[in-house]
Order: sequence, then structure tokens, then C-alpha cells
Amino acid sequence: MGGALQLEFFTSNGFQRQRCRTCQAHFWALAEQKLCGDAPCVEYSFLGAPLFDRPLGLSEMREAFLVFFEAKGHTRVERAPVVARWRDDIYLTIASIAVFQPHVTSGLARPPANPLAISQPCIRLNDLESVGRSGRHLTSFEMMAHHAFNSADDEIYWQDRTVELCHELYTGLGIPAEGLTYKENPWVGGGNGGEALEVLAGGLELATLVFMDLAEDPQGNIKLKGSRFRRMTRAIVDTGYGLERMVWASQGTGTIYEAVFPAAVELLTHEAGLADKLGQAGALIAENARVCGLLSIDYGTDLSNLREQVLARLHAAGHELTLEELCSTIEPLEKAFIVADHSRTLAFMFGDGVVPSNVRAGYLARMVLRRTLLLLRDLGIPEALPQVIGQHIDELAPTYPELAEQRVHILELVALESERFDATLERGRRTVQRTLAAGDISAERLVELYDSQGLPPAVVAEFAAEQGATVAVPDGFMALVAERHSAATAPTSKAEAEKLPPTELVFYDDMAAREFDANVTWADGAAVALDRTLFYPEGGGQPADSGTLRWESGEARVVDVQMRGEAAVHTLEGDAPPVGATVRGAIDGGRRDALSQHHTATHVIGAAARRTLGPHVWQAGARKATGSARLDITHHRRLDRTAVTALEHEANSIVRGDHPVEARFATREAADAQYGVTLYQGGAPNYRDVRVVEIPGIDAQACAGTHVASTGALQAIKVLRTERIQDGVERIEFSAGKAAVAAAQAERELLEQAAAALGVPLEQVADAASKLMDERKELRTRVTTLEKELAESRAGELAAERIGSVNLYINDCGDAPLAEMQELARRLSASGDALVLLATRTAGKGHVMAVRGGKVEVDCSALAGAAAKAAGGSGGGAPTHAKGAVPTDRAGEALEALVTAARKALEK
RNA sequence: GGGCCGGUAGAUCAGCCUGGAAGAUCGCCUGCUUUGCAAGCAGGAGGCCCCGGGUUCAAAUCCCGGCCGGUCCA
Repeated sequence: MGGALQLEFFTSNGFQRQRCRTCQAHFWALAEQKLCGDAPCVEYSFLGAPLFDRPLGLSEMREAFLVFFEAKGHTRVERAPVVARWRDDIYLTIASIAVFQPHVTSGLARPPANPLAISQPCIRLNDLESVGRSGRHLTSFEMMAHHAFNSADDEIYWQDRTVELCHELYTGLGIPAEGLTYKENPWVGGGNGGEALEVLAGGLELATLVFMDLAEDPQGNIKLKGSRFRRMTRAIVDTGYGLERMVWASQGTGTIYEAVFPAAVELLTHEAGLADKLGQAGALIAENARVCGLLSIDYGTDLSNLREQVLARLHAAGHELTLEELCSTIEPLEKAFIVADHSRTLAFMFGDGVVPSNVRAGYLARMVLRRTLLLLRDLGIPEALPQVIGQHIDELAPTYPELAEQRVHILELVALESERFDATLERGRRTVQRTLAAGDISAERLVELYDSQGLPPAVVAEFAAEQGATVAVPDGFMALVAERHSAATAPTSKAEAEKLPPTELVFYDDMAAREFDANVTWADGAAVALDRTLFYPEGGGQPADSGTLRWESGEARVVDVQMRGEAAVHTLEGDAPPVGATVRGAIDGGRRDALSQHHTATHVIGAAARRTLGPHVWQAGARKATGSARLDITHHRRLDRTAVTALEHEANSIVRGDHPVEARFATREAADAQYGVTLYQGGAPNYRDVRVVEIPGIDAQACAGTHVASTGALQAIKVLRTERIQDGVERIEFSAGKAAVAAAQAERELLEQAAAALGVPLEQVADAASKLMDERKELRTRVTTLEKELAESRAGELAAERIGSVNLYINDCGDAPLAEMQELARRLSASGDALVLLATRTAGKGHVMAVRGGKVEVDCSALAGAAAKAAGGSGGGAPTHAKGAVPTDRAGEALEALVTAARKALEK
């Protein structure tokens, strides 16, 4: 990138631009220094020597930050959830700026305030392996920030003021001005980029100040970190101050965890009997953190390397201990730190409505939870999770009361997921037992156990050890797992959108209108675009309207309508009107009514689900049709009949209330301010203005679909079925209006048919059916018994013909069932010296059977096969028993052939 | 969204690859033997082999479709 960040602030305050001797990066500082102040060039100097003039906790530090920026003209803004539902590119909120992307950063929407200050809880799982070990990594943290969104007509502040504010904040907190270093490090991410300064003190990066004014552009004239960019007209001050790091720096504890979660660390070390260890190991922990600060290592694979480096440092510092001693001291503490961290992440995720699942954000929550449970097992306190999470909730409650409100729900999810994981482990334990009984556990098997049963190799090894077996976990285990998932996904190519003249969507003005006049603005074969239309184009899970277009010289059916850019393209059947023609359009009223009913009903069902199940219910998908609609919701349990009844009840009560359904356009920022993110049930909105469909007091959603005027127009809502489409996602199918009545009638019809078939009144259908099944079972048993008895008596009656040492039994069983004939054969052949040849006619075929005892040396399979073939059929089986099938009228013939062949075989 | 694993007696599972008469263990019932820690012995009951198609003389087993559960990855 161009030149140095020559800020007026730096030059007029005596900062000098210097270059790090080690990493060659440029930085600004008051005093002359050889190194940039960042890891790995320097190491932490604040451990045991806090940077700030007094130790602060999370709340104090957050408040200090926000109050400071409020005093500097910033407006404090509420945090967003840790689940980024307004984004379709990320699951979790990973930075404060993510809250404003893409709608504000792109200029589509105005920021809620400008400039603003926020402390945004964020979750990042990319450094999962480092958490607890490095002493500084966290999965959840608060990114405090002051953002200024500059544009040509609205200039707030830019680089100088940003650095000035930052400098004043830190010096005000007690860091001497000479102790602060500003390192130049251009930043690139998410299609944007810009100059940036890292704010360093005591070897720790406390904040990053990004001046985002570049957009990625292959034609751009600015090169940065390997990509080309162009300058934007908007320039955004994107800062990030690590709340937890600042708390740590103010306390100077050995790790960030002890400063940030003192209560959780205390609870865990106490419960796990590690409290003494923590006291004794303070020096080791701090040394470990120092080394980790210097190293950029992969904790997943290079752990032993790290341990050795720490050990070397400890030896140099005069500590006498072995590698084993170091590990056994430090590892349990690391585990406690990880649990302290993960459990807070879980509180945030569950509190913000993540439902554990095998997909998306729900999977991430499950993964974190399972890792946590395994660590607690290792620590010998497998039941401690609810307590730790409860404690986090208590601590967060004053700042985030919404989490406290979800306390019961959060702990319910934790309990449910813990149960599920216990079951998984128990299943795994048995599988390992069985596998060991059959031999060793290979590396391949280990991968399979993990991939298909969720058993980490360490757990398999543990279970194997219980059985007295050892299992070797191969290096690069995760690579082996990844190999199994080597399916490449083809990138989706976006077709270049054709520029068509825009269409005015007049159905938004009057939902009741059914006819309109318009002009054809574009035509291509059977497709035409109009300057205005009443036809609803497919979107938001609602299918397109159908209807007719008439013009002077013709008429056509409209069979489909799709938005192409800003134009509504109507697909026609029949002739197409010429460009410029005036057409009269009429939409199919019945279809539109039914679709509108189902769309409104979808909102009602969603609201009813949130009311009866809880606020964690989010729309995960929806589709409307004329006869029914379906709504997928996030929920952690299967919807049983009770839940469905309550849901149906609530929905119909909303219908009977005849609440108005109001739709209006609002700017994104106004809608956000009034309703918050619950507005975006259907996903991330793409437009400057959002259309808010509101049933006052019940539901408000950003929605482009057509609706009825009031809920009373739905008449009735009937839930048809529910389905679990994914773990944590339930699909509700339902009908509204006429279709609901039709659905009820159809169900009634089925019930009546069942009643008629059973010959009982409706109310007895269930009883009669279960009675019938019981009887069926009983009869089956009796038939089997009778067949056995019958076979026994027949067996007694049958005389054998003796050929050599063999007793030959021949019998034509008439039309006895196969099971009976089989039983007869079984009995007769029980004595080892019998050869039994039978025939019967049943199930639309003739059957022959050859069965022998163990001492007879003939191949029944060959006999039966040949005999059946001779009579126009085929057959075969095992040497001791075989069957053949032939046409019914040739059964006797087949038996004769069988007998002849058998005699021949015996006489040999 | 994709991948993988699974569904057989009340429970846990074998059998499936290579089609040929549904099994084991625990639990249950009856009797005997014993009253000291998961008691023993003998006998017995208990199955729509998840559902629906297909292939085949023959399907728990092979093929296709569905349902249900588990699990990994994005």
C-alpha cells in the first residue's frame, strides 16, 4: 500500500515512525524502540505488572469504554445476538462490524447512530485448539468499538480523530503515552480493506483501528496483500477493542481466564480439586502464556513442541521439573480454563436462540457443548456444566438481562444435550466392546467410529482401556477424517442479469385488486415484462400468481412470473402481445386468495409457535401453496400431539381475534430500531427499504408476500402433520381457510373408511384396530401351533420306504400351506437317515421340496432344481433342504420327477 | 446442504458381504435347587426382521424409493 500512515496526530504529538528490527513492520511510538511491540517480536511484560492504574472487571471496563465514547459524542448502541441471522454468509457474529454488514457498510441502510459505540459479544471458533492453552484465546469475547460511517454528504471523523480518541482512552486508563505503540498493518477481509493500526502495550494487542475505504475490485488500482482494490466513496472507521484483553491487562494475571472468569475458574478448580495446583502453578502458567504469546503454533498438532519450549524456559529460570510434571500440572488447569470459556459461549448461544442441531449454528453449539462435557469428564466433574453456565448467566445478568430471562431454557437445552451425549457415549462404549471382541481397532475403524458415531479417538482409547486393550491414535487423525469428506462442491456461477425496464408492483398498493391495465415493455418469445403488474412473482416461499392477459388482438394465460432484476417477467401460454401493446391483466382470484391465506397463516403459525414453545423458535424455511403451507421452525424436541394441539389452539385463537394485518414499507434502520432482528425470520433482506408485515401485538416480519386483510379471513388453521427435517428443525404442515375445512373433511373421510372396514362406530376405531392387531397376533401363534400339530400327526401317519440305509418319505400334501409342509419335512428329517420328498399347491404355484437328514448323502438342491425344471419351473437351495416352484397343475408331475431322481441317486 | 452409520424378541445386539428352515445374551414366566451380594439348573413364552416397490423358484440378506434414529463436515 502507498506510503506511511502520516497522521497529523502522530507528527504533532511527537510520535516517530520506526521500523521493527525483527519483523520490519512500521510503527509509531513516542520513545525510540527497536521492536514493534507486538508478538512474536516482544514478549508480555504485563503479567504480574498491570498496565492500567487499577484492576477492572468486565462490567467496569465495558462501562468505562462506553461512557468515554458517549462523552465524546458517540451514541451507545444495543448489542446484536451472537447468531448472525441477518447474514447469509456467516453463522456467528464474529466482530462488531458484522452487525452492520452488509446493509450499512454497503450504504444500503443508515447506521442506527453515527458515530456509535457498542460492546458486541462475539463468537469465534477458528482458534478452538488454542483456547485454554495459549492463555489468551477465547471462543466468546466482547468486541468494543466506536464506529464512524463517513460518506460524501456526511463526514463524521477519520484517521486522526480515531487515533486521538484511542490514545486518550488508554492514557486515561493509566497506560503511559510512551507505553503505547501503533503498528501499521493494512487489513483485508470480507471483500473490503484499508489502512489499519494495531494498538500495542506490554506486548499485547489491545485494539485494532481499521480505516475501511477500499473495496475489492479486479480492475482496481490499489494493491493490498495480494488483491486489487478501489477506493470507496464511503469510509468506515472500524475499530475493535478487546474487552477481555483490556481486563486482563488491567489485572496482569497469568492467563486471561483468571482475569475474565475468576468465579468460574474458582468454581471449577475447587470442584475438581485443583485449587492448590492453581496456586502452586502460577509461575508455570504465566511462563506458558508468555511463550505462547511468542509462538504461532498449531495447538492441535504441535502441543508437545510447545511443552518442550516452555520447559526449556522454566529450566532457564531455575525451575526443576520434568516434562511429565509440567504436563500433569498444567493440563488439568488448561481444561478448567477451556470449560470456563466454553460454558460462557454456550450461555450466549443458547440464550440468543441457537437450538442444538446437526446443521449450521446449532451444530457449532453442539460441538462446543460436547467438547466441554468431555473435558468435565476428564476433570472428574461430569455433572458440573449446569452450575458453571448458571454462574455465567448470573454474572452476565446485570448487563444482559435477556440471558437471565432465558435461564430455564438455556439449562433445559444443556440438560437435554448432555443426556443425548451420554447416550452417544454409552452406545460408543458398547460398540468399542464389540469391536474389541472381534479384534483390534484399526486406524480406519477409529476414523469410522468418529465420523459415524461421534466418538473421539481419546474416548475410544479410554473405553478400550476399560477392556484392557490399548488403541493407538494415529498422527494426523483429523486429516484422515477430512479425507473421507473429500467431496468437492462446485461453485455456483451467477448468470449475468439482463437489464430490463423495471416493473411497478402494484399489488402492494391494493391487495384486493384483481384486474389491471399495463403496457408491455419487453418481450422474448413467451415471456413479457410489463410496466406495472398485479401478478405476484414467485418469492419468499410463495409461488407466482396465474391468470390472463388480454390485448386488442389476442389473449394468453400467465403460467409463471419471476423477477429478473427489477422487472417482473410473465411466462405466457398462447400468443404473446407485442412490445408497446396495452394489455388488461386479470389474476386468478381463487388462487391468490388461497396463497394469501396460507401466507398470513404461516405468520400466525410462527407467532403461535413462539408463544407456545418459546422465543428460541425461528423460521428455518417456509413454503406456501394453495392447499397447504409448511413452516420449518427451530426447536429442540419433536412436536408431540400435546404441543401440536396447543399450537393449533393458539393459532386459531389468533384467527378468531380477527387482528388486522398491516403492511408498509420502512427504511431498514427504522424497521431495525422498532422491531430488532426478529423481523428477519425469512433471512437476510436485500433491499434498501424493507416491507414490514405486522399483526400488531402478535407478529412482525420483513415479508414481500401477499396477505389477507385481517386474521379473521383465515377462518381456521389446521395442522396436518409435523416432521423432523433435521435435528433441531421441525416442519409444520398446515392448511388455512377452505383448505383447512377440506383437510378436516379428508381426515374424517379416512376415519370413516377405517371405521367401515372395521365395522365399528368412529369412536371405537382405535380400540378396534388394536384389538384386531392383538387378535391377529394370537391367531398367528395358534396357526403356527396347529401347523406343527398337524405336521406331527401327518408325520406319524406317513410310512417310509426303506432304500438301503435311507428311509424315503414321499407325500403329496395337496394344497397345504408352505409353512405346514416345511414343518412336516422338519419332523420327518429329524432322524438323520430320512429323505423327504413333498409337494403342495399354494400361493398360486406348485411347490416341491426335498429335505434330508444328516446321514443321507444326496444333494437336495440338485434334486429339487432338476425336478422343478422338468415340470416347467426352477428351484434350488442348500444340500440338506431345497425347494422348487412349478405351475400349479404340474406339481404332481414335479413330485414324480423328484421321486424318480431321488431313487436313482439313492440306488447308486 | 452434503457425507457416513444404523433400524431383527421387552433391552442390547449377531446373522446381511457370499439369498436357501429367524439366533445369542440379559430380562420375563414355570419348576427345581439354594437362601450372602449380577446366584445355579431345567423348561417355556416372546418376532409385520422399520415401511413400500423391484429382482428371484426363494429376500432379514441384493436393488430402488420412503420413514425413523445416530453422527461428521460446511
